[in-house]
Amino acid sequence: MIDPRILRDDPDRVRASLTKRGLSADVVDSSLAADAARRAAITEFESKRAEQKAMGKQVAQAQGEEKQALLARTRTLAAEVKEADAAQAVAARAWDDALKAMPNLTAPETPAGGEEDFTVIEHVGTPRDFAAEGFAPRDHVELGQLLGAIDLERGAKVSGSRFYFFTGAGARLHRALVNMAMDMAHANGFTEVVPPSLVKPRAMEGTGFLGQAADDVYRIEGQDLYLVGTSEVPMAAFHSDEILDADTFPLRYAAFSPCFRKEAGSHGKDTRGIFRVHWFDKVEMFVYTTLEESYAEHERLLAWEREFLDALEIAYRVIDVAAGDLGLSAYRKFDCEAWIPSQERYRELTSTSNCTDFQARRLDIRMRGEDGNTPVATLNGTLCSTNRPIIALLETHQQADGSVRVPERLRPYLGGDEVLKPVNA
RNA sequence: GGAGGCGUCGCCUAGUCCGGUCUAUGGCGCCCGCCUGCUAAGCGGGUUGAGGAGUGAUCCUUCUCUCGCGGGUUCAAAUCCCGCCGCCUCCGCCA
Repeated sequence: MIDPRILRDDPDRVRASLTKRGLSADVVDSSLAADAARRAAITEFESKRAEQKAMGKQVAQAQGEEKQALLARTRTLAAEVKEADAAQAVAARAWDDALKAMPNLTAPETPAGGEEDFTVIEHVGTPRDFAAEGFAPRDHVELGQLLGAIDLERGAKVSGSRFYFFTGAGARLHRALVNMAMDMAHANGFTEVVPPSLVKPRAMEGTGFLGQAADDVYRIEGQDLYLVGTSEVPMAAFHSDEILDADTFPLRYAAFSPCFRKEAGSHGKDTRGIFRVHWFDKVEMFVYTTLEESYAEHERLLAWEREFLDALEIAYRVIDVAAGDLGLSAYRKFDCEAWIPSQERYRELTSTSNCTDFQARRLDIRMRGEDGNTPVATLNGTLCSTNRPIIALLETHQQADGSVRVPERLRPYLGGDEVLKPVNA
């Protein structure tokens, strides 16, 4: 949630941010009203309660008739306290709900508007020119079949649409990418983590995935547990309810976990292959640091993402994601979009967000500092999701005969293999 | 799954049987000060967290909540009752 003080002291800033995201700014006024109501209710309750406590002391010391008289008065007071307490709880809840529904502020650099209104920051590499080379590129489905790497038919048979098996070279590639990513993260000072991929509502809610995004989240039937769509969720909740020592910052974690997404509302979109699926694996970077440092750390996360994509020798561009496409938690977001030869366009491969203190407030993660205990900043970034890099890699480095050249940095992770060769002619 | 034990302000701990004097005890650690050639020791003070109010800041003053969480009983709950969660021990089952 955003800082309530900003809402109270500078509501116009919040309104501007909401408008930039393409949302109504009416919630600002209703929230402020809820805040005023809440504070009035608290004052009411506290004065009644103070009176009750004072009289309780008199009761303890009084005797006989005097005691009976006091008891008569305290009985009615007790009822009033109970009522005031309930009213206060209701008001507090209304305020909390209003605040929790409000998205984070946005960075000045973040472009206004929706999905199409991003700013391109940089192009890296050049898309391969297959026409000049004299052959039409196969898409990853075809390549996956030739290489015996991806089994979509059996995926559908066993688990349904948007499922698949990685087999042979595909499974090896998957393992190679994850290992390379983890080695890079380790070399860059990250602590490796394998988090649980089932979490309680608090973790989902705290990371901002139970609002509008709830439709995309799998819930375990009969239990209060959710399957995570990214290890950002368990990693943000990792330090929930803790007061951290700022001397240990930045806390950098690289977490490997499966990711589950219902992909509700994307029927008919990206139905071919393993581009948009209900499950994939991912190595996610997650950082806790100070608000002041978060902006520079965000750039560092982007640099590490780029280092990984560079190792795959694929062409990509970096975009500054527009406000309407930030999601609830992000203040600023960079996506790296790789060139997918079969689609002849750039598609999102990695994404890094600075969530500032938005998630930390929801999850009660603070740091001890000069100005008391203040919320920390959280950031996340994809180091390596498994599917889309495999798509980009197979399609980019394919050769006319259907074999695929392995980028040099990846070779040590594939037993030194320089080429993946077709097994199904 | 069954039985039992435990959960107190960073850590340890007193208090719970028998409700009010708990504004939660003491120790360790930490912070500030005094003392001292220096260090240690010693002495004094401070040290849970959150949310309100008081001339909208810091400070200060004051109040409320916080003894795993949520209810209940009562004028009054760390203390009594119920439910839940977590940890530990034992039994059963099982990768």
